[in-house]
Amino acid sequence: MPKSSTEQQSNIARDIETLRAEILRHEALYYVHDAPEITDVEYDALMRRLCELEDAHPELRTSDSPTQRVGGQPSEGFAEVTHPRPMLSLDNSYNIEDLRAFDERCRKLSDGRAVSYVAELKIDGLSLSLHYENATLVRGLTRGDGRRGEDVTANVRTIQTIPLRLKNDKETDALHDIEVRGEAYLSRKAFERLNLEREEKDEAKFANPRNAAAGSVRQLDAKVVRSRRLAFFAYDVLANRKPFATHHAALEFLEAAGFQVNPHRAVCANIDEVIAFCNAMEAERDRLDYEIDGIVVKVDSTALQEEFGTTAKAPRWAIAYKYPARQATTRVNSIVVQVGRTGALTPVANLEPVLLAGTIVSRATLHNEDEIRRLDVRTGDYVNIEKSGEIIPKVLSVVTSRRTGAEVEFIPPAHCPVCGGDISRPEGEAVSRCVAADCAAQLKARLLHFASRRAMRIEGLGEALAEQMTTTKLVCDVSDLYKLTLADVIALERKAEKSATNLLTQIEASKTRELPQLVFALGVRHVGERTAGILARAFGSLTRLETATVGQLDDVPEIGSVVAQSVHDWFHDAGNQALCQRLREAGVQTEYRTSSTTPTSATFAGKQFVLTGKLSTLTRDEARALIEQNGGRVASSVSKKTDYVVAGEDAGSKLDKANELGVTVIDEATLKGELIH
DNA sequence: AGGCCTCGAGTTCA
DNA sequence: CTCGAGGCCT
Repeated sequence: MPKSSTEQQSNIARDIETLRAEILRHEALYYVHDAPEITDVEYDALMRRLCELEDAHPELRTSDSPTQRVGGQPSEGFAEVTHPRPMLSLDNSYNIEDLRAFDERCRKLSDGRAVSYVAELKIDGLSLSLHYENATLVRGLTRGDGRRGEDVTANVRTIQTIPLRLKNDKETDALHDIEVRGEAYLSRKAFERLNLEREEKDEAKFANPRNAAAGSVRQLDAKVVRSRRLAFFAYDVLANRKPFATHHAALEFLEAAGFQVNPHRAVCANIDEVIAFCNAMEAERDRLDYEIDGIVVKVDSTALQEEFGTTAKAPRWAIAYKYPARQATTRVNSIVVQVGRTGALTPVANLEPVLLAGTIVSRATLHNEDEIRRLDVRTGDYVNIEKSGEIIPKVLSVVTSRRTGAEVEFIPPAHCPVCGGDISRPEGEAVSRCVAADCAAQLKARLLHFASRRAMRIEGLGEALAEQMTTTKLVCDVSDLYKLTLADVIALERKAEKSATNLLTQIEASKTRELPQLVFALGVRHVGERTAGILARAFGSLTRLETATVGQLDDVPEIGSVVAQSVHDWFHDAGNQALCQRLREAGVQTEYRTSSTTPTSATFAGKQFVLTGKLSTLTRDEARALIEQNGGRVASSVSKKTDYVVAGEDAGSKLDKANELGVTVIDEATLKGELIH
């Protein structure tokens, strides 16, 4: 039944009222409490929606609607002051091409004259404008909307790194009316301490240092501001006449005046030097004690700056090069439980897709039940996520202030979510495991592990195929792979004769893998690549491993009681014994042969290597083989025992560790060079 | 028993 | 890459 028009009308009226209330609430949160719950973009969207509704239904528009007001209401207690010179924003660039385009424009504007630049860090804080008269600080303003800002002088005075009186006042005598611009920020340390304190007091934590800094500057109580330990980097000085020929001279003036000017800056003769600086600082980024979101590039010559002028929004002589965001906030759409190859149950958050450091992230592991409890993350929550190690997304915290009450707590499953089997969590262990022997999820994961590159190396057997093989019961344990016929494989989805034949060839080829790879492929708990090698060498064949006693296993160096028991138990399971028998019958190589990793030279005898970063001429496996062939050993992490760290492009924390411990760092060329001598 | 030093296991996206 | 835990040395 169609709704009557009056009914529709009243629905719209209700929508409009809800929207207005919502917008007013967010304005209060933003302006009065300094604790916004939504982003500016989300706020704008709400406002736009309201405008649309009011435009469509002018009769419902009221004079007190938020749309009828220009700007928000100012926070009580701070006077609004018009900036003597508007604080413009900067044009943004997100890639190298944008930077080159900026350079092109600058050189065109300067009629082909050479343009040099100053590159500085873009500190992630909030911009302030400080007014000095007779070398004395008289006023501090926030940026506000760029035209008008809030007078936060009392708070600015509490910032230790802002001089109340300029040191080089002799020089400044000639320059009355000096305006210094810069960024107030919180160091990571100060931010962490602040959040710790807030947590103890049961107050909502700040999501990041920038919000904390912004909130602090706009605190009404200057005593509180002082306790927050804000800091300030100056980046520009303005006066009625241009006293400096170059921007870098202006920065030096600021330093002499007693300001902190960020030391990471460079005068660049051309755009290539700017790009090199951007790249160098991106690598340095995590080691800084404050957050930066990019690099600011300015034309150095103040004469050229004046010539270029500004657009309504931003100067034409500067640009911000923004690094991809490494933290983001998004919603947890659901929490699901994955079953791994060992039966480990891992909760994973399905996230509202969000762009983070160049990739779209839609999932993040929550590790285990304890982690979920620690974070108190619930379905529907907004969470802060970060990419640790540039790759793997991690949930940092829940934005508790955005809770609506509709969030659903995660209930740990009582049974395996895939097979419905029993689960157990032994005392003292962090993860629960599905104990069913025939769990489809486990079988699929075991199959993938068996086929993986470091194990039996069956190329072409990926996720999708493993899924199909297990759900169709075509493969019930890994030995079934060797019974597959061409007809079986063709019957699978998206498998024509050609690719089916390829797969069978791969499976056939896997029969001749070495014993260490086979032992690793079996997926025995606690037996990884290295331990598999030790076991294969010590026992010499699959059969002898099967009949080994716990004592015999324990006697092997580097095999302790936990591993010995685990190996013994695995090989004494009737199903696993039958599996080994079937593998042998299928013709899989189960004897230990002279290892291909037996060294043929002793150049690196007794030397331990660690590989890090992207190697250019060798793959990691090749580098490992090269080192092992020459009697060296490759370890996974850097320690005092490490002799050499082979560092490639974009080396990360391992390189830092090496420098810290004074370990010799070499590159690929040196590694290969050593072999010639 | 305590403290390294390793290894194992799980993890994301293109 | 990171965390947790096994193995070995002191």
